[in-house]
Amino acid sequence: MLTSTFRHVKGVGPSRERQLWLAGIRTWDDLLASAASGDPGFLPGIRGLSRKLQQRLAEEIAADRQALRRGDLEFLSTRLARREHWRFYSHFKERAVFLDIETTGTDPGSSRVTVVGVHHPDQDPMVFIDGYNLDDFPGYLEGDRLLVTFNGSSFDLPMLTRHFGALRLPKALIDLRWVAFRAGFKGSLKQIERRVGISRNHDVQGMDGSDAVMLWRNWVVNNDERALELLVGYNISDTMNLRPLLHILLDRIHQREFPWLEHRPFSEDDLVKEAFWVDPRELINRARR
DNA sequence: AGTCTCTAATGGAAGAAGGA
DNA sequence: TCCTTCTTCCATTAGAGACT
Repeated sequence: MLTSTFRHVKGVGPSRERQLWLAGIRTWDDLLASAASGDPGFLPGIRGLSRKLQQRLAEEIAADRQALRRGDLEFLSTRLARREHWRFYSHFKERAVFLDIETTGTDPGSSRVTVVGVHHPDQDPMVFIDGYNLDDFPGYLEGDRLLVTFNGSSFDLPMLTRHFGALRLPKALIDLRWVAFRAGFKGSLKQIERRVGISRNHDVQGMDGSDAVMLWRNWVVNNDERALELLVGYNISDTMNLRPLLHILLDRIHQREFPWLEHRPFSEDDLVKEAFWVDPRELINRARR
């Protein structure tokens, strides 16, 4: 899906991209193979594609192709608009970090970050808890990561930036709210989870963000350990459900927009819908160490 | 309840192709 | 070379809605 897009090149919009596809130029490699002929007008018959633009198209796509080969996600992030960053996922799965935060409210002026949940598919999920290890969180994001959130561009990331001051966030960001929108789903994370059939552990079923605020208060004021456990369980459910949701959404977009790409991007294993669950007590113990 | 980013719609300017 | 048409870009505006 990443190597099938050309719209990030200035001068190529929806119409010219479609014409490229129809002319058999469906991937970056197709384009580079045509350009390799050396003919400056290697793409005849496409309206609005001057020789000058063809030349630039070949140059820019060649640079993108090289960046992809050497795994330069940061470079590619600057090339594609943020709403297109979901295209990175199938190439950079192993660098994906799923993230969700809890706070004391939604007003960034007065709210504080209380819990940050992260899930890197190759590692155990982790939580960073205010009062224990929250200050260690920025270190977790080191490296050229692909960050995945739900509504993170409006909420989680501005909140984290405010909390940590100079936080170096990954340039590559997938916001599932807008991926869902593209896949035909509007609504909150929980609503969309329900509609696509992703389940939740019964302990945290029916909870929402305002519960998270109350649980944190209960923990801080009354030292209620069970409240903290529930809060962490809720947070990690949100965090870990992002991965199957992303897979389902991308599969849907794939079917909608790229039916001519023969292979589907995800196997049946990637599309499982049952709830992931980690014992929150384990996560809390790790945060306390 | 505030913040943020997105979509969608709009209009003017510019680049390019193609016909006359 | 001129004119028309198509496509894209860019800036602006408005409005929606999801996060805790």
